[in-house]
Amino acid sequence: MMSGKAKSSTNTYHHGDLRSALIDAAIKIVAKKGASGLSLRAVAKEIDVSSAAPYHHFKDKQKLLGAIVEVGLEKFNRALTRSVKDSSSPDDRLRALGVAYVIFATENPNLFELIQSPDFAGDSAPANLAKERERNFRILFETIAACMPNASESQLRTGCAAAWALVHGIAVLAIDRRLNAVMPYEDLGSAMTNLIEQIGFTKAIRRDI
Amino acid sequence: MMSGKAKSSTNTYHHGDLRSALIDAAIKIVAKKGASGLSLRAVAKEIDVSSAAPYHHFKDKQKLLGAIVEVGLEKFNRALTRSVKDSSSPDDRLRALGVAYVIFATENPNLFELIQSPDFAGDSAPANLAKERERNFRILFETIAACMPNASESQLRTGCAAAWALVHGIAVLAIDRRLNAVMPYEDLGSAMTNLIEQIGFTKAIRRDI
DNA sequence: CAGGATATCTAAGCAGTGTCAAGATAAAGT
DNA sequence: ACTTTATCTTGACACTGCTTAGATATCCTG
Repeated sequence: MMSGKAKSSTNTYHHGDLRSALIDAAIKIVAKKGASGLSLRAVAKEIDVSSAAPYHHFKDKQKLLGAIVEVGLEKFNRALTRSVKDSSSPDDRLRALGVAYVIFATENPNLFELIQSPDFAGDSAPANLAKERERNFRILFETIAACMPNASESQLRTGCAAAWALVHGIAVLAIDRRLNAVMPYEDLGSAMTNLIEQIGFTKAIRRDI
Repeated sequence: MMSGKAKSSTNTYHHGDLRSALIDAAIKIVAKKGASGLSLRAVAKEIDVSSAAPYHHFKDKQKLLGAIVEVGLEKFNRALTRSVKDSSSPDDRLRALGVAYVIFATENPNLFELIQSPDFAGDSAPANLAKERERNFRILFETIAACMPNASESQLRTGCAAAWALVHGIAVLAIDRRLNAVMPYEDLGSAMTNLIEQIGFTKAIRRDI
């Protein structure tokens, strides 16, 4: 038989590097049709392998999704890390971090929703993902800590929770254009600045210390 | 044949009040296993009708879910309306509204997630749901308006967006115990008070007017 | 009260899904 | 060269949403 597929990069065996190929194809499908629109058979067909082939690399459909979440979290992490690099003042960094969070969500809506789905973000999430998530939280924690130099650990945690909840809420609502319906805007970045100004976020945090 | 099912209330035809029975059974399944764990066939089996029966009352599985969202939104609406009844000051009302929002979400996690899912909350959502959602928004808008008596329409809208995003973010994160992981708490209500205090929400809003 | 129109339900089946067991094929190791 | 192992295919099972054709009860009109 021998399918005439072009081998993507380093060819080690039978059909090519199936595991990575599956992840790549699945990521594309998720980006286009969302996690609920992904079927293992479609992924397999895309790469021109049998429907059962994926099961030699992933125990489950859930495991494949988990792999997508993993690379998604890395991408997310890079975006957040990049965002705090160019700002000098702590407040600016916090703002930039929030904007980057929301921008990532709106630019990768399906990926973001998968990453945040209960199966991978809840307390029953796989351990390797928890580690990646911890890295993301560190960025926020340190940024907040710089904004509140005299705060206690518990105050910092509360600050993180508040900042995270606000930004996460904006992200979730912005993805489905529900925020826009309430508060019409053209540029999401400036809209967020408005929101943050209105809520007096950084000022409010500092005032309570 | 004639199944010996007990007729729930007002029996008008063949098998009982199938439409309501379907919705009721579906609501229970969604509450237990989430929207993704619901199958029309399971619903049909629960009520002891054939697998095709639901299609005479709902064109789609999506339509059944839409009906669930409708009663869910009404329930949500009642909870929110109730919450603002017992507070006198505008700030207290806003706080109570936020707490009620989050409490509803954590007490009905699967229903809340269904209600907020893009299919029913996005811009492609059915019109009847939009109406119910408008009612919910009115409650927030009037509460915010009472907090910001001198604000312009656009300022009020921004205030709504900020309050909504914060509370929605808390709700979404609290459902999966992700907030608790960052900021451990026992009572969600007092935790929210902490958060709102920290962020200086109502104060910040008023200050900007 | 008959008898046709209508609403409601069932039976059977199609296409698609996740998943598994058994076998085929190729690569790696001895 | 021969065995072991990794990789992939075939074929199947149970389940899903949904459709078409027909059965059955209710309603409405004459």
